Formats: sequence, C-alpha cells, structure tokens
Amino acid sequence: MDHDFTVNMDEFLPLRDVVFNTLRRAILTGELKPGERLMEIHLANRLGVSRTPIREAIRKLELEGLVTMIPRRGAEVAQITEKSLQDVLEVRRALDALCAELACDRITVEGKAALKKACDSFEEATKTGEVVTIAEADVALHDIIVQATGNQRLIQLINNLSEQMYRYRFEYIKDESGHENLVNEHRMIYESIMDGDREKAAAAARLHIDNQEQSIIRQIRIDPRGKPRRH
Amino acid sequence: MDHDFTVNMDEFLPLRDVVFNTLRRAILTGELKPGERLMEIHLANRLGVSRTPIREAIRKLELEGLVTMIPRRGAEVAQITEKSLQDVLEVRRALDALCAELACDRITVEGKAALKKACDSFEEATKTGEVVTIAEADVALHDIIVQATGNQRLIQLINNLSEQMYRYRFEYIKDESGHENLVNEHRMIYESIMDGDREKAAAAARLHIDNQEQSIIRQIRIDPRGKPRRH
DNA sequence: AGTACAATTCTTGTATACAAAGTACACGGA
DNA sequence: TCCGTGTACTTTGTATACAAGAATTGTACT
Repeated sequence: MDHDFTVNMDEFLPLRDVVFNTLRRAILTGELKPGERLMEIHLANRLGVSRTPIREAIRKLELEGLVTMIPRRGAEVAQITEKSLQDVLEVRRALDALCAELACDRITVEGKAALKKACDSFEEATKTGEVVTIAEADVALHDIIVQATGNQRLIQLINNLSEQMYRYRFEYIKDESGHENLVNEHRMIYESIMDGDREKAAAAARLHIDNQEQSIIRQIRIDPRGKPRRH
Repeated sequence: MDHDFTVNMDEFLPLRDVVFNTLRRAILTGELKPGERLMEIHLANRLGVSRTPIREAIRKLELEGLVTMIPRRGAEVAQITEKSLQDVLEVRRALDALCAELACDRITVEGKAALKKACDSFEEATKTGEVVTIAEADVALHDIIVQATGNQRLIQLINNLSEQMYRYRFEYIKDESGHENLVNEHRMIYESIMDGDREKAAAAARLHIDNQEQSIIRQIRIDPRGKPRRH
C-alpha cells in the first residue's frame, strides 16, 4: 500500500516546494484520488518532513484549486466534475485562441524554426504510436506557441489550466483514429502562424480545443474519476 | 485595544485567511508598496499573531503573484511594471470578451433585469461625479455580466485579474471627459447582450478594455508606482 | 585610508509542543 | 432496540523553539 512517495533529495528547493510538487504530481497523475483526505501527520511521516512544509504546500494547492479545505476537518483532493472540466476548457479555448493570435504577431525567426521542428516531430511521434512520446511532442509544440506570446501572465494561466486536465491528456491520444486529425490541426495552426494570419490561427486553435473537449468529455462519461466523499 | 491594523475578531475565518485578506488588501491599495519587504516577525507583531499564519498567507500571495519570494531573504511586494500591467490587460481583454459572449447565451431574465438596472445606476452615478460611487457602479455592472456566464473558473480568474488593477481603477474614472464614453460603452455591451449578439458584445467588451488600458497606461507613465528594490 | 576578513545579528526554514474543536464510539436509560 | 449523552481520540489551528544561512558592520592589517 506504500507508494513510492519519498521526496527527491536531488532538489535543492525549500521543502515546501518539494512537497508541493510531489503532492501536485500525485494528484494530477491520479495517485491521490478525488475525495481522498490529505492528513498532515500522515503525509509528514510519509515524506519524512514536519507538518510545517506540508501545510504550506497545501495552502498553495488550495489556491490552485487542486484541494478543497473543509473547516476543522482538513484538506481533501478536489472533485473533478464534468462541469468543472467544461469550465476549464471554455476558458482554455479563449486563451489558446489568444495565444495563437499573439504568436502570429510576435513569434521570432528562431521561434518559427522551433515551431516547424516541433510540428514535424509531432508528426513523427504519431507514427511511432507511443502514447507518451506523442503526448510529449504535443506539449512541446504547444509550449512553443505559448512562449512565443511573451506574455508571462498568459503563460502562467495556460500552464495552470492545462495541468487541470493532465489526468486526461492521454485519452484523446489513445484513439489512433484521431491522430490524422491532430496532425492536421497542428499543421493548420502552424501554417496560420507562419502566415501571420491571426483569424485563421485563432480559429484553428479553437477547433483544436473543441476536438480535445469531445474526446475528454466522452471519456469522462465512460470512466468518471471522481469518488464519492467519505463521511 | 482595537488598533486600525489588528485582526478583526468578528471574522470566524482561520487566522491565515484573515492575514491573507489583510495583506492582499494592503498590497492592492498601495499601503504596502512594491519592493517593500514582508518580514514575518514584524507582520506577526503588527497583526498580533504568530509567524505560522503569516507564512501560510504569504504562500498564497506568492501563488497569486502579489509577492515574490527571494530565497533565504523572504517575501517582498511584487513590482508592477508597465509590461506586467499590459500582460494582465491583454488576458483580460480576451476573457472579458468571452464573458460577454457567454452572457449573451446564458443570461437569465432576472439577470437581464439586474443588468438593465445596473446600467441605469451607472449612468446615474456618473452624474453625481463621485468617483467612489462610479467605481462601485462599474464593478456591480461588470459583476452581473461575469456571474451570468455561470463559469466558476472564469469568474475566479476575472476577479483575480481585476484585482491586479485595483490600484488604478480610479484613474480612468477621474477623467470626467471620459464619462460619456464609459456610459456609451456600457450601453453598447448592455444592448448587445440583450439582443444576444455575441459578436457585437465581444467587440464592445474589447473596446471597453482598450479604453481603460489607454487611461491606465497614460497614468502609469505620469506616476510610476513601482519603487526600486533595496539591496 | 582602504580593503579584507571575521563576528554578530537578523531572518528565514524547519520541527515540535500545546490547545481547541469536532467526531466517533460506547455505555446507559427508556 | 433505539436514542441520547458523555468521554476519549483524532485532527487541525496556533505558537514557539532551534538551526542554518546571509547580510552588515566593525576591526585589524596593509
């Protein structure tokens, strides 16, 4: 029952940040399930630290929306509902479109080169059929576009929203039949940015999210991850 | 013993949340200036609590971007640069437009009634010339639109982004010559939402932010609030 | 007089101790 | 058997103690 939960001593970060990253990762990968309680002493023993860094990490997770606090009862992993996912995707659609538009105006020549390379890499990755490889190529591609905006606040928000769906990012990749679509969508975004066509880029980005939404919502209806809360 | 800075014991929130709200308010109102150090013991003495709730509050402020952490040195109030403000406004433009679009589709009849009332109230407020009254009417009006989206994540994000500009919200109201514009912009958003015209509503919302941006950027160039960091 | 080094002090990072509150369980009575 | 009350335990909330690192200041030497 003891997961490999120990802290990584390679990190020279404050313990609170190590704990924060560890817990966040555990939540996003589903190791800690929605509704599961986060009890400070247990976590402290398990991670080999005191309660203080645990508490500080939980405060940050609370503000990120990954855990919910219940007064005098403590923290538990936040439930994921279909509504909350749709809310996130609705915002992401707007922000991804904004990213695409801004990237059109602001991408550098180096950025364009990197984008081309990432786009090709993604196409290569789909041929391997390796889900993890494809997912990484996908993230890399999007990251270039997001970074190209040069808007730090936007970058931070997009990253946070993306994380909310980390648990589902494999779902829309597993379906092999969608690969061709994914490649085409990426290529469309890529070409629009190269042409500097804001409208087309934004539209392509929205379409891309729409298709992801389809896959994710379909999946969540088949396999709801949320667990009923214990009382 | 009730000094102006002591915690309000009426609140039944955990101390960390009281401290969090107190510090956030102090930062947003400019009581704590950019670059100013937040030293735990001093704050603890000032607020009459121990370091623990102070630290937990700082963790949350850190994630909100209102303070920046310097390793082994502590927290200081985040600098506000023209760039960071423009970044925020760029995101807000997209999200406010999204709000307007969603409000078109989802606003209820009660919402429409409230919107009409708020719109009229705002026009009334401009006639009084009271800056605070106008600002409150402005916030109320926008809040109705934001709430009408029914998207909790969006509501949370917009509120957070709005707060970042709390310090400047009076600036674009002080200028009396802009009042007529403000009323017209609000009326345009209002009418678009009533008609359910998404495109027009989004465009009006963007224009509204653009004009605010003009005022704020103009102001910040006259009176930069950021202070150089001490070394 | 200027520079370098050392010591002191200040501040954070971490751990632990203590208090308060809520919950669960058991026991007793109806 | 069921309900209510009381007690004990669990868990959070808060405070404080202790250690380690960084900065500043003072002093000594060149």
